[in-house]
Amino acid sequence: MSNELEIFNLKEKFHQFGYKYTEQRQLVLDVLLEHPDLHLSNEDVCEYLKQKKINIGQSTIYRTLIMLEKMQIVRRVDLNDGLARYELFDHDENHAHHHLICMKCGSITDIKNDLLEDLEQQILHDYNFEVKDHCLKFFGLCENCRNKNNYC
Amino acid sequence: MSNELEIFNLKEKFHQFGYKYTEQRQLVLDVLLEHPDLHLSNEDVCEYLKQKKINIGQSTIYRTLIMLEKMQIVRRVDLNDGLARYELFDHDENHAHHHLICMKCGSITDIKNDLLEDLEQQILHDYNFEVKDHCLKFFGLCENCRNKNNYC
DNA sequence: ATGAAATTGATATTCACTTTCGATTATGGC
DNA sequence: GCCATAATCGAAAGTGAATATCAATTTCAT
Repeated sequence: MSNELEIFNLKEKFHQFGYKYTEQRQLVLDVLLEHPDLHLSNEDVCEYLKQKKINIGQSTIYRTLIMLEKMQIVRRVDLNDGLARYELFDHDENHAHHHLICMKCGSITDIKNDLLEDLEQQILHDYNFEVKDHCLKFFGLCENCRNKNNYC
Repeated sequence: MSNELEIFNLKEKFHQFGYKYTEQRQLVLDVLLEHPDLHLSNEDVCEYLKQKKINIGQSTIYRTLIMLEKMQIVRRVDLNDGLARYELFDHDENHAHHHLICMKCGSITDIKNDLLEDLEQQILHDYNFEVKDHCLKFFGLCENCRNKNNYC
C-alpha cells in the first residue's frame, strides 16, 4: 500500500482544515490505512482499536470519521445495512467507485472502472441535469455463493 | 394513471400473502396511489392522511409500508436523507430505476431507462457476480438550479 | 353470531448517531 | 521552554427514526 498519505504531511493537512493533529485522530486514521480494502463502520474501527489495546471514545471516533471525510481522506459509503461506513478516498478516481454486495454472505467487492461517463452525458443532454457524483450498488450473488448448492 | 392495482383485486392480493385487508392499510396505500410520482416517507404519508382528516397510528403506517414492500406493491428507496421512502412498484421495469437528486433544491427525478444491462453482463463476466438488483443515484444540479445565479 | 387469530395504536424500547460540558491537551506568541 | 487560550476528549445525556410490546379492538371462517 504505497498510499500518498504516508508520504504526505498529515499534520499539515489537518492544519489546513483548521483541525489539530491529535493522537486519537492519528490512531483512527491508522486503522483505516491498515485496512485499505475494507468498508469500516464506527464500531469496526472501535474493534480494531481494541485489538491494539487502544481505547478511544465513541464520540471521538464518530467525529474523526466525519472530519476525515471533510478532508477527503476517507469516503463515506452507504451499503444499506444501516451503518455509516468509510473507505479510503482514492484520488485517482474522479467519481465514487461502485460496489458489489452479496445478498447471501454480505461480502463487498469494489469495481474500479467507472463506466457511467456516457450515461452521465446522456443525462445532461436529456434532463439538463449536471451530475456531480453518483452512487451505484449491485445486489446479487458473489462467485463463492453462486458455486455453492444452497439448500435453505 | 392506469395502474394495474386499481383493477387488480387488492383484497385478494393481501390474502395471498396472509394479510388482512383492513381500512387503515387501504388508506395508506391510497396515499401512495394518489402520488405516483413522489417518494414518500412515513411522515409524508402521515401528513397526507391528516390533510384528509384521517388519523392512523405511526406504527400502523410503518408496518403497512413494510407489508406493501413485501407484496411488491411499493418499493423502498433510499435517497440518503436518513428516511425510508417508498414509491409505487412498477412491474413493467425488471430492475429498480434510477434517481436524479438535486444537491441544491432536493428535487428528485426518476430515470426510467435502465441502461445498466451491458454493465451487468460485464460484471457477470469479470467478477462472476450475478446481479439481482441495483441502486443507482446521481447527485448534482437540476435544470432549474443550474439556470439560477446562486449568490450564497 | 361466535371465537380464534390478526390488527391497531399508545407507549416503551432500541439503535445509530449527535450534542453537551467539564476536564484535558495541542499550539502559537512570548 | 512556558503560558494562555482555544480546540479536543469522552462520559453521559439527548435525538430521531424505526421497532417491539401488549391490552383493546377488529376480522373472518365457521
